[in-house]
Amino acid sequence: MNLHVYNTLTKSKEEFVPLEPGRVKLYVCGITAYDYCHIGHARSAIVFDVIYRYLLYLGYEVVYVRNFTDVDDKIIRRANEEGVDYHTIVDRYIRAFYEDMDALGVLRPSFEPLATENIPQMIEVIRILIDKGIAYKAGSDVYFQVDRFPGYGKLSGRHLEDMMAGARVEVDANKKNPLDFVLWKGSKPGEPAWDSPWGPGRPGWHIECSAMGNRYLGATFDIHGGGKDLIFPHHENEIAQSEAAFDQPFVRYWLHNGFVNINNEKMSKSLGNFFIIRDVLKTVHPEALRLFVLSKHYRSPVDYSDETIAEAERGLEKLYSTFGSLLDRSPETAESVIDDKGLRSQDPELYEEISNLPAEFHEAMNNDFNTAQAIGYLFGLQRNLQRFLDRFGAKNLKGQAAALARKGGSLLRTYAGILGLLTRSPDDFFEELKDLKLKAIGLTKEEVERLIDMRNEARKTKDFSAADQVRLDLKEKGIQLEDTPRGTRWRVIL
RNA sequence: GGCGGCAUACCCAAGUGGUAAGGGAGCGGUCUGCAAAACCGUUAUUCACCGGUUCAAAUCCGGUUGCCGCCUCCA
Repeated sequence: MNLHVYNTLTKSKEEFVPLEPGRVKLYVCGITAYDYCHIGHARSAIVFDVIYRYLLYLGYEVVYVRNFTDVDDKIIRRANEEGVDYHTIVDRYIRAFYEDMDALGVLRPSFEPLATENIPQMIEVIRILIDKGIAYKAGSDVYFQVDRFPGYGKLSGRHLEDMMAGARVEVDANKKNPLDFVLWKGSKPGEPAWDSPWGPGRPGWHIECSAMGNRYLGATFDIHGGGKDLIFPHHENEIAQSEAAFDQPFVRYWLHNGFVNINNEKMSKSLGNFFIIRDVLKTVHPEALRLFVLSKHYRSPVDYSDETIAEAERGLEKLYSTFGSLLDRSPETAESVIDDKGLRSQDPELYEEISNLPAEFHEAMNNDFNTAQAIGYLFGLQRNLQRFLDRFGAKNLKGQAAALARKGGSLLRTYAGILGLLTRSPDDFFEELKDLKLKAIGLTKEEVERLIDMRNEARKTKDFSAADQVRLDLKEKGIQLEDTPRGTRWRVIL
């Protein structure tokens, strides 16, 4: 099966066929830079990062655009609260955004335009809409007249009449219809302003995506993504603006990710129940957050809790642990002795698992990016690899056995890598994890290792009660010991 | 009020017509000085409930209940 994606516009799964063969135009709504990002932003970023990585893996050339909204009411309000220029706010939070995204291993898109660097493009779109009689000036603002665009409501499945009846729309004397939305907003004194044919002002929120998308991707994008909450009004309005202005279909496939919930309720600024990424990463490994997000289908809601994130972290440790012992115990083998028959004879079940993984992984990902299922297959391979290693006890693997293990390991890393997982060396991963957790429980590596040395001295003299006491003390502090043939290893359990 | 989504074991979770993936946790075993980790075995005749279609339904249709989201800034 080729790649199929769920399209919000048609409410069904469709085969993905880009407009131009081999080339995908991808646009994802970025952030408004007025605050730190929370894990809902992280989910969206991770989900579309994986979609981007998978499209690249499939061999597409991907032009990926993700914008920054760097002028808007919330930014201005924040700047006023702090008594600083709005640039100060924007710079601070864009920098923080990059820190968070880099920590999470989210790849940079091809283009990351700022709204304020594309004002002329926006003015041009608004001018076209006014010329066509679809937008109108009222007071110092310019509005889009929704009843002049016949398809209005097609993405969110609403009808103008229903929305009117809903009556939750704010009344504005300037608007011909309460659902009309602002394209250009006249500035009050002291607010950031740009010159325009309609007087000094700033762009409305929706117009930036239409203008910047058109600039970097042309009139029609293959994929446009964002959180489910953007479907209405943001994406509905983008469609109206772009299709009314350019007379071409705006987007072929609309993809929307589900929310992160806390106690089964949407995490949001207004409810105040949100966790910002940088706080979470003080105690949770970034790849664990990734695994957590990708363990569920991207369109479903996910409930975030200490328990669910800890489960993800344990799973990640398991993957790295197997991968690590595999690297330690399967030295490079002379190429001459490797052949498929020989490999298979080492362990037919593992050999099958290895042979099947690529097809299984593709099948899962081609089914609307079913990362949860793909991860299930990765764990299947991990278990078979670990079982194979265990058959050799503490001994290193040799010859064909080592070759088979290495083959499995490299496959595991390749496919996990498409999900942005197993991107570190196991040693680095466990070091990072230790540093993170030690900081959280307030111990240093030196203290722990000193106690472990003491215990091992006691063990040498067979003073097991003293040794066990040290182990118990450490366990109470959150340090779990593991005696291995290569010495005592330890990890922090929270 | 309008529109939409979800309900699978102790917990998380995949599965959208062919007879219940995977992870966590628990229990029994192997290994270990003892542990831990790991491995093996085990934990849903059953998929919120009631009807219907079908040779066959967790999957399709109708109804009921419960939860959630959008309609206002929101990933």
